[in-house]
Amino acid sequence: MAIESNKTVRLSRQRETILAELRKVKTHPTADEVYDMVRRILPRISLGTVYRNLDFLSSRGVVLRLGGAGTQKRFDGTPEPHPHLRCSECGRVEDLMAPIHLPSLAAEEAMGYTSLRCDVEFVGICPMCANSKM
Amino acid sequence: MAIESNKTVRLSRQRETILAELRKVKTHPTADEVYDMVRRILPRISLGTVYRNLDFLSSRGVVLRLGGAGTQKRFDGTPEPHPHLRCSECGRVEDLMAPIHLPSLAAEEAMGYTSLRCDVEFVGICPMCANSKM
DNA sequence: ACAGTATTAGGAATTCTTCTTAGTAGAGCG
DNA sequence: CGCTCTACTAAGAAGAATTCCTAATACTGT
Repeated sequence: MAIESNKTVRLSRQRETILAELRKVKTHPTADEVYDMVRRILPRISLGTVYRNLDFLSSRGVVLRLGGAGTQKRFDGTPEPHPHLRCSECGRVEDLMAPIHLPSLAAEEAMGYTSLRCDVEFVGICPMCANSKM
Repeated sequence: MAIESNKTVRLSRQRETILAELRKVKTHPTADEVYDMVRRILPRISLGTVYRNLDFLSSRGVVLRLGGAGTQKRFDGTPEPHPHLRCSECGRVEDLMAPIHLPSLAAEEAMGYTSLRCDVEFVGICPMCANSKM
């Protein structure tokens, strides 16, 4: 999957609307919630288009896809909070060795949430993926 | 979905092995990677059992399920790093209003990862889910 | 040993996401 | 203005990940 930087990028009505609608809300919608939002403006848009554009936009860093690449969930045998490193390309997750000060939250800042723990994840491109891109 | 605290919990051979294997590794395996690991010890285990037990164990806080509840990805129109609140029950994500100091990472601590950004997520139970549990 | 029930295997069903194909539409150029 | 090139789209099929269902199994307490 090489980088093709000489491709013309087109801001289609669909792509523009998806981005605008996503920026309008303060929630963090799933793909099909975005689909519903956009469909009120462009009733003929397809779900595939929404997925493709969310992909496109997040790969450019214009929007954020929470939870990183890959559709599978990952599990950690150590339940104590500790920082992770996640590759945005291949989805791999490993423990971060550097000592990091975990932020904490006072009860009155928690907006009503209970049993809070803090997950810190550094998201980037792992050495293997960085190599295979050249 | 009420809390039934008088249920006997049974530590079956399957559940025990899943936990032991998960604790053995420093990677953060997906459910089917756990399935592969455990199958070398209990060849007749089923994938459904692995899923059910990973669910069970993470709901008890014995292991960690990264990326929270819900299988759908969520999108954020604001690409600048900012802390989130995620409900481990319903999967909802919202912006945290309290100002938090985001940890940062020196290049030599990044274990070869590049283009790093930092995601901070506080995971807990949102007010709505806390209510519906009573 | 017996009853009651938590747990399992196996596979079907569901849910979410990606892919395929044929067609559409915008940009550059004569 | 018409032509060409190609990014993009709609529609639905295909694929992948996860959950659900059912009958059978195996602990646990009595």
